[in-house]
Amino acid sequence: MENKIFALVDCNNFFASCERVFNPALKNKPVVVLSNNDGCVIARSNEAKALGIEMGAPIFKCQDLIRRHHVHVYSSNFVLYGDMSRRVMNTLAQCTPQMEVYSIDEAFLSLDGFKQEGLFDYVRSIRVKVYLNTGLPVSIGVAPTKTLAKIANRIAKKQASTGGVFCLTEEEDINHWLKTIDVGDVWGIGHEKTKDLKRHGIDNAYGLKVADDEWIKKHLSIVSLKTVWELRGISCLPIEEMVPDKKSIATTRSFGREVQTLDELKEAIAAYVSKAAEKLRDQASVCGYLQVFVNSNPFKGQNYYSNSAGVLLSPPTAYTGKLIEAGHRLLEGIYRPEFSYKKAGVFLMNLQPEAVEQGDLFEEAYHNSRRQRLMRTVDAYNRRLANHGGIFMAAEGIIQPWYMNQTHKSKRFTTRWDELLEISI
DNA sequence: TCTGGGGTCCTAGGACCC
DNA sequence: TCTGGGGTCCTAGGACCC
Repeated sequence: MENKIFALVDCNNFFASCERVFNPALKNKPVVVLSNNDGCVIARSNEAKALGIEMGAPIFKCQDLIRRHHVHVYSSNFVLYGDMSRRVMNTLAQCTPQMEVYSIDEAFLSLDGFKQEGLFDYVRSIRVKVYLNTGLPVSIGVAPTKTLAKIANRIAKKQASTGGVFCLTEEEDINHWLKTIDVGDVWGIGHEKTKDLKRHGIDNAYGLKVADDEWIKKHLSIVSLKTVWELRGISCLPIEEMVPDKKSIATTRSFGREVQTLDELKEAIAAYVSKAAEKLRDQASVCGYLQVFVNSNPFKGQNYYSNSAGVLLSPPTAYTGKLIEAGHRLLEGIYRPEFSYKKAGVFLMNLQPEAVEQGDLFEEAYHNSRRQRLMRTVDAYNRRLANHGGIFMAAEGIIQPWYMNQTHKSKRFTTRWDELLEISI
C-alpha cells in the first residue's frame, strides 16, 4: 500500500498578516486584530506576541502595553480576510488534486504518491507560490497523518531555522519531536483532557502515542483513540473534500452599548435573523426550528439576566419575513424591561434541503413559492451589488444605534471599488 | 468605560417502553 | 427484610476546534 502524505498549510498570524499586506508600514511592527465589537485580541503579529500580549486578552487590559510599544490595533475586517482566504485556497488548489479547506486560514493537502526526494522542494515551492500570489506568509507541515502534520506545522512555525516548512516522516525523528510537544498542544486534546492526562503522568505527545488503548478509550473517548493512532502514524482522519451542509446556523453579536428598549432589540433580532437566513439560503436549506436569546452583561456581576426561547416552524422556511416575525414573538416572550441587554442572537436549527421539505396542511411550502423567488432575487441582487447595504428588511433598522463598535477598521481593499488601496508616489 | 463568534460531535441522564 | 433489566430516543451541556 502506498504511504499517505498530508501537508497542513497554515497562514501565519492570518488576520494580522492580511492587514500587513495592504499596509507595508506595518512590517516588523507589532500588530493586533480585535474581535467583533473591539473586545478581545484574536490575532497578533510575532512582534505583538513577543510583547506578551495574550491571545483572547480583553483589549482594555492591554491598553498600557499598546501605548508604550506603539502597537497597531485593527478591528476585525472579515470581508477582507474572507477574500484573502479565498485567494490562498485557490492557489493551494492548483498544487494538489485533493485538498480540504479546514478553516479560514488552514488547508490539508494530500501529497500521496510523492517521492521522498522531491517532496521537500515541492512543498517549499508551494510556500513561495502562496506568498507571490497573495503576499501572505504560510507555514507547512508534512507528515503521514493529519495529526502529525499539525505537529510538523507547529515546528515549522516555531523554529525559524526550518524556513517555514517541516517534514516529519521518519519514525525516529517523529519520536524525538513528539517528546518536545506538550500533550495539550496535540490537535484534539483540549484543556480538560490535558488535565486528565497529566494527572496520569502523560505530559507530552510521545507519552500519548505510547499510551494504552483501553485506558484512552475509558478515560478520554473513542475520538481521542483516533488521535493516539494518528500519532503512531496510522491515518484515521481522511481528507474531507466535500463541505457538508451546516446542521445549524447562528448569528450572535454583542452590542456596541447596552440596549434597553424592546424596539431596539427587535431591530437587532431582525438584522441577525436576516443574516442567518442568508447563510441558510446559500446552502439551499430551510429551517424547522428558530431560537432566540438575549442576555445582559455577564461581567457586571449583579442583576444578570439571560433567557432563550424557540419555536418549531411548520412548514420549514427560509423566508426572512416569516423568520423575523417568529423571532419577534419569541423575543417578546423573554424580554424583561427592567434589564439592559449586552448581547443577543438567533439560531436556525432542524435544517433540511429545501427541495425535500415536508408539506403542511394549512400553509404553502417555501420551495417553489413566490417567497422563494423573492428571496432569490434579493440574494442575487445583494451578491452582485453588495454596495452600501443592498436590499434589507425595514425591521432591521437604518441607524442601528446598537451596532457593534469597530473603531479601527481597515478598508475592504479587495472587494470594493471605492475602497481600493491608494498609492502616492 | 472596555471581556468575540460560529461550528461539530460526544456523553450522561431522564423519559419512556416492554 | 426483600422491590428487575434492558433497550431506545431525546436533550442539555460539555469539550473541542478555528
